[in-house]
Amino acid sequence: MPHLIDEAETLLRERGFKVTPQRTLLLQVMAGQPVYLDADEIYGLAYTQDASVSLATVYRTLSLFAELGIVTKRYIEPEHRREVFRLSEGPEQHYLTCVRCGKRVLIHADLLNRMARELVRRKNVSVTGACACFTGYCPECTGDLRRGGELPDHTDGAR
Amino acid sequence: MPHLIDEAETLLRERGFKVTPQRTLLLQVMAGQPVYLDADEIYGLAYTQDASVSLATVYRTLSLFAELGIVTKRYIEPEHRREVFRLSEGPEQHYLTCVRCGKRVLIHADLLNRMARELVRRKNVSVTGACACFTGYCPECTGDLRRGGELPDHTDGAR
DNA sequence: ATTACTGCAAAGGCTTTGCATTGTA
DNA sequence: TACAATGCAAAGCCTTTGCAGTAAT
Repeated sequence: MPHLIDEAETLLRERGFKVTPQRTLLLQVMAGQPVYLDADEIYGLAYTQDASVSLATVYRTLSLFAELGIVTKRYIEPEHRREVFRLSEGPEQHYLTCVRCGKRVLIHADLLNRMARELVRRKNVSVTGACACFTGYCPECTGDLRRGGELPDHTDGAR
Repeated sequence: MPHLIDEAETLLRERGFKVTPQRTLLLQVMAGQPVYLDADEIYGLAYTQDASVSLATVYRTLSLFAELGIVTKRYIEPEHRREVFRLSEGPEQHYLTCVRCGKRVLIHADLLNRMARELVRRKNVSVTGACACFTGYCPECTGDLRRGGELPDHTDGAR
């Protein structure tokens, strides 16, 4: 989506920031990988195209992009060790991480949006952002475990 | 709840771990503060009762307790900088953090449980844990901003 | 010509770990 | 008496920052 990149660069200039080769490169890298990546992964991808980029610039750029709304910053691993980023395009993504095989199951935003609306109604708050991380078993592992009798037929488990 | 403490100490002994004054102290401290606290806060509370406890022991103990299920470990701040812990008793707690005043609004578990059940139904996964962090405005700030015309009457905003 | 941006290296914040010592069982 | 647990200090991991040099406008 070169469109997204152009928009981001226009936004940068409008706000008085400069469009540097590093910034363009990071936009390109992220546009080619529309999933959440951590700073080091983004740095790695960028590095293969330009070995002169530095990790510090990656962090600074991602931070600026997050402020401008160009990227969305999240924490999705169960251990939340690292920040992850992706271009802010399309509906938000949430994940369930399988504790057995490590696979991530994408959870579309509508469920969380419904929850947010309910929250607004019940608590009279407003919601500007949400981060939901589930742990559990992916469909395959759930099937395996049920067949093995290690899981009941229905589990929600979220205390 | 001295009951909880006894159970935890029994569990420790059953599993071959030792019941030390530090472990008992941390259990007492957490039983007196049934909310999520970070390691430093727990250390601070313990320190007032026994200045010889060390932060390293607090971390080691909380980690052991988490493995044994005695405490629940979570990340609740929007920035997820620190881990927070509380005794694993009662329904799970989730929060909305107000970006204007910093206050935390407690979100009861039922909303998230419903979401988890829906997830189980739709995706055929099983859910063993959930971490939801919302950002937005607390009821007071929402009211202020609506009166000032800075917020529409209804916002959910969770992309 | 400005002034923002970059790379480098060092520092920061939170958490973990090695090691000698202490204390529970 | 054994061996787990502790305190201390150092190290680790991810992220941020100071500074001098570089480059976009």
